[in-house]
Amino acid sequence: MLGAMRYSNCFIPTLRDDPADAEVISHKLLLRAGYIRRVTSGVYDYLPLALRVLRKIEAVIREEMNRAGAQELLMPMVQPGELWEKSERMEKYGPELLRFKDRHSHESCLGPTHEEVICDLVSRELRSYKQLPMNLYQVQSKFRDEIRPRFGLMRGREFVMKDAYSFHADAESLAAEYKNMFETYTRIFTRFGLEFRPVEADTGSIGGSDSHEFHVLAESGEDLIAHCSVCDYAANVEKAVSRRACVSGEPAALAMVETPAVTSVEDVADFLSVDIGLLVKTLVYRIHGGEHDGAIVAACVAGDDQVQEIKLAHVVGADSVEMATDDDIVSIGGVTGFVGPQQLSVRVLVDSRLQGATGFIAGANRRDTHVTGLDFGRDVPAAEFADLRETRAGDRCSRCGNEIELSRGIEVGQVFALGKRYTEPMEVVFQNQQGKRSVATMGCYGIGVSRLMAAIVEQCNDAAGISWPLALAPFQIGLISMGKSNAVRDASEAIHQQLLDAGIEVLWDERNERPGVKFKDFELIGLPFQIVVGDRGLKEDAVEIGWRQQQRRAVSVADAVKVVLSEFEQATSAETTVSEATVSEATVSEVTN
RNA sequence: CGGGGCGUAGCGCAGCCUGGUAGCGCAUCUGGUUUGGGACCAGAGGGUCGGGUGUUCGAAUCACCCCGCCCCGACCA
Repeated sequence: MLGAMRYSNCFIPTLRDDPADAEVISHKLLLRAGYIRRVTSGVYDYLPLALRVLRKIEAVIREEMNRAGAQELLMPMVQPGELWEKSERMEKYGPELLRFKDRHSHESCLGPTHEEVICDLVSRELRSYKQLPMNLYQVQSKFRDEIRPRFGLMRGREFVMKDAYSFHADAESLAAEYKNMFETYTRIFTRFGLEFRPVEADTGSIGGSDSHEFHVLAESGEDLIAHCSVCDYAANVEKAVSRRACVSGEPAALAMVETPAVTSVEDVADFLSVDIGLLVKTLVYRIHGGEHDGAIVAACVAGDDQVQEIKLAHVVGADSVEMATDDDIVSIGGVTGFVGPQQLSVRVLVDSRLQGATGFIAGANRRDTHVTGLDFGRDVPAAEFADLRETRAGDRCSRCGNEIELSRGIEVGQVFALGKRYTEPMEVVFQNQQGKRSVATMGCYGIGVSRLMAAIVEQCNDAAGISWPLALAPFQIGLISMGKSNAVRDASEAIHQQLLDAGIEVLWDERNERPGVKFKDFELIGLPFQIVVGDRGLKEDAVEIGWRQQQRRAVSVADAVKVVLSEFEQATSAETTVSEATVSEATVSEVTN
């Protein structure tokens, strides 16, 4: 009975209209085509069609992870608070970690990720370097209490993730596994036929040293990625480094200028009739976490740039930064609306693009006043220069000097070289070759499985609905019976059986519906191939076959299944050839740089 | 957390401004006619109008509170 399904017995609640509360295409289509239903904010039911696709995605991931030498296990969703205390993340992780007490008042949480649990497990069993390296992974539900779940499966609170954790005796071994996982991910996303890009990434709350994200390119993506138009450089804008020449002002003496009620850089530039790039934006932040938790700092960038807060946080050794309040600004000697870098009683970080800049305009820290002729070297001797600005389109690549472009991406995977961030506090130790106690070094590697399903829909759809790749479709074939004649029923039944015997997944639409309804439904749910059985064709002893949204052609009833199988074979072998070639090419160029 | 929008039948919506006891399309059910691209006719079922409090003779409609959903923002002084 493999794949045997009659439409009239299937739970496929399709909708004629787009649901009003869905915004992005994948959310709309997955709802309309009967794949998902919302249970509560950011939490969804996966209906039978969705589960079939999810299982196929997982199968590819498992296959590639296993091939890469990782072993699957399964860890719990509920985790004890002590582990998070031990890793020092109980406080740090913040409100995204859903905490609760069980009936014995035991502090617990729902796992947003599993570094703690896996480290706890491995620390208990690891004794010798001979057990290393090892890579353990699972496919499991995660819960993160997101500020704003949105876009359906794209940013849910509960979601399916493949997470892998590797343990090593030394940094070289970790580097090798990192590369191995990078290649594995490239292979996986290539097999899905996705247009994607690996990019350098910030390590975020997970911590560690080195990280790449894998982004599926899509307009609806929540991330911005910067990439060079010529070389391989690509990075999340949270991390991207690029160059742009600084607009240069004439060196001049420092002077005050009246700017009554003119505060924003745009307005000041207009008011003074100067290029916005000649202004200095001074932003005041309060920093959170790290050595200077709670301190206030000022950050300056050119008027046409934006402060990249994640970069700023790194520069000041904080976990995050937050815009200061008006009171904070006053307390450090600033005047809201007219803050400038001079005479502030806090650290002043200045974007390196402004190093050596002269003739700039900045707030004067005095009401309705700006200064002109600012020269950082001369007038702000305490300034500390660092890369603080966010890369924008048209910047120059810091590697090759060519133009930087920006794209939107959906982050579907990330690999981290964690080092000893977790193994140290969690005491994952072993005896090394010299018989000495040694702390293991660690990597972790995630793929958002449910998000990946949404990302695939974002790339694989048209006006009629979803257009699944053959390898991921919930059923490969939609078998449509037209009319109620015995001839149609018998021929359909026979073909249905032959397909099942051949191991093909087929959804047989034997409903008493008009043809238009059936075609629309199949196109909406996205089955890649159709076989149409009708009286018209049977008169000539023929049925029609064809790929979704393409012209169908007539083939004899007797040959139908054979012809379909050979079409599938061709399609599959074409895909594989492409994927092998692309994998090796992408791998070499990306990891080595 | 801030701003905006929304909440009326399974889905999409109207009605609300100007208070008088709920309607349209699709879907569903019954009967009939249809059957190669979301059929037609006739009939039927289905709604505590998100919840509460208040105003009023009377509330989907007005007021207040709460809940939920969606979008934007949570930064550019």
